[in-house]
Amino acid sequence: MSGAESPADRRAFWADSVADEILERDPDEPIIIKGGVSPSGVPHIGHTNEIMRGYFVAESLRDRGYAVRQVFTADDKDRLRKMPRTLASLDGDIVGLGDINASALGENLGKPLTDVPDPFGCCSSFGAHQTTLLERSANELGVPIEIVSNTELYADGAFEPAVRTVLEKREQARTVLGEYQEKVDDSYVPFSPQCSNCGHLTESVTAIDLDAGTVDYVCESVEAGNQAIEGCGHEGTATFREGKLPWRFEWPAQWMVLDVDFEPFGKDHAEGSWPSGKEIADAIFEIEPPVPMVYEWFTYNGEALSSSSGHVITVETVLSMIEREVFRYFFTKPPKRARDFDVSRFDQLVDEFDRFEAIYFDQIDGTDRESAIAERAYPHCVESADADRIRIPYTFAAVLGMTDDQQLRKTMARRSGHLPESAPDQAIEDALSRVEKARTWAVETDNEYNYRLAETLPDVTPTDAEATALDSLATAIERTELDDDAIQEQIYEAARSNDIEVGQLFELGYQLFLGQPQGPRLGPFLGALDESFVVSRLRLEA
RNA sequence: GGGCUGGUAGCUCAGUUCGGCAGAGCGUCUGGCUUUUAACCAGACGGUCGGGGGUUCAAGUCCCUCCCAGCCCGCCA
Repeated sequence: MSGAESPADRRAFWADSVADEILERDPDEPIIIKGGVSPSGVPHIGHTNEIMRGYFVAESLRDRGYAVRQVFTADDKDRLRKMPRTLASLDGDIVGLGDINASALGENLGKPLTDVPDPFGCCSSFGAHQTTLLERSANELGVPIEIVSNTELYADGAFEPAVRTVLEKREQARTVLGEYQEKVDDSYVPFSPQCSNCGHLTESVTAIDLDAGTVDYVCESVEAGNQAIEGCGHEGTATFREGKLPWRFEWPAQWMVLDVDFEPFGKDHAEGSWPSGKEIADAIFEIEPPVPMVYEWFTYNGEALSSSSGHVITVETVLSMIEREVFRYFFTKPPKRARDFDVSRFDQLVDEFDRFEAIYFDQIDGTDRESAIAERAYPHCVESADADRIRIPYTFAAVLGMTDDQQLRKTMARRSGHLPESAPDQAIEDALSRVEKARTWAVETDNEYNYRLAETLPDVTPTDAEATALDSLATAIERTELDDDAIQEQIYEAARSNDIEVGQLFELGYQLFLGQPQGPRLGPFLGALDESFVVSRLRLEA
């Protein structure tokens, strides 16, 4: 450790600074780090912020020997208030309303998500379906979070003291919230009972009985967004477990019940929920609010993520194109910067990660700052730090995807110098696992790396001189055992002796084998292919 | 309309806490490797730090103002 302990010093890795801030409060163990979302739309990579930001802070604390629990609230008691336009099946497929039992949703607007049937028919409720998706995302990221269902916190009584407190102090609650929300008036009651007849969350409380622990209500229509959700008119009585706190109170109630020490949240909360939540925690619940951290949202391919418009990408889709450690690396970047998650530039992201990794292992030199960040953040991106790991450059991995022949991929990688001869089988297999992802990326984005080994003879019409050059190359390859450099040399030789521009012959070669004017270094490429195939292709025979 | 966050090289971003030489990687260009080809080496180019004003010996950093993007100030989270 090099004198970086002074409080005035800023930590290189943001998560360490946040961890410092948490520790200044001398928290009880286990330290609780929370995230949470309302599981109503397609879970997408925006939600991944909630998981990964907390994760890196948790790991920073664990590094220092503290016990940490990372919990994640599924705010599944929330009312379903409008029809989502897109949903995701448990397989991760994004579907429209036409592909599912949409009426399961449409007929149940106004009910808590956990009381809405699953339109896919696979889970116990729509809320459960959505929460399952979140859980899968976290599993795919390899982040151990404990998902807590809000519905269950109400049902098992955990929230009961919070509800009681808020109702006891409802005068004060109105005053506090009224500073932040204009709509709060004398009739405002900070609790929405659930109608025992129709299951809707209502807002018309007619009486509160703190001794009995109940409220009376009339199930009236409720404004939700632009539309009104019809009430059934039922008059009934609900316990403190049979209903829901408004979000502005529910959030601080979660802090109290779960004893939260730290919570990251998006900038949408920064101006509304956080200031009011902080004050509610202090004045109503009389607890210390968690250490906050606002993160800037990122865009996806240059536009805001939006479940409703379908502009989303799931964790699963991301991980079909890049490795988990690369995706995790993305979240090691400072949280407050606006940044774009640009799929078309995954090659750049992966290259950046490879550099980050190489800096960690002192295989290349980075700036002092880069080294300091890699030192702290890299171990939390990978399963285990392995200096012998081999990384095939991402774009070259995409190039290897031109063939589905595993053996050929390996040969090409080896002959191009990306796989050391001495590498153990497991290391080779790990390195080649990138090929499938890079291939998926190339196909998905249909970019310059998306090409296939031409199975049949492409439509090329070489001049006589070019045909002669190709033939002489074929002959040279056929006659003697040529290594890669020798083949490369032969291409130049064939061009020179037939008076052809070198570049022209290279282009012809790429056209012949790839149907494109460019490709990987041609000598090692041809050397890796089956010799008789290469020879007959060069002679335009197959 | 009021408030908050973000805006740094062609691209992706560090650097802003607490003022002290404008930075990295990639890309581009040039040169080298007997040889343009998803390889390598060396070097160069690249900037109104969103614009303008102010404070200061000194401003990407602090203050004021304006522009752009997103968000909050209704509901919901």
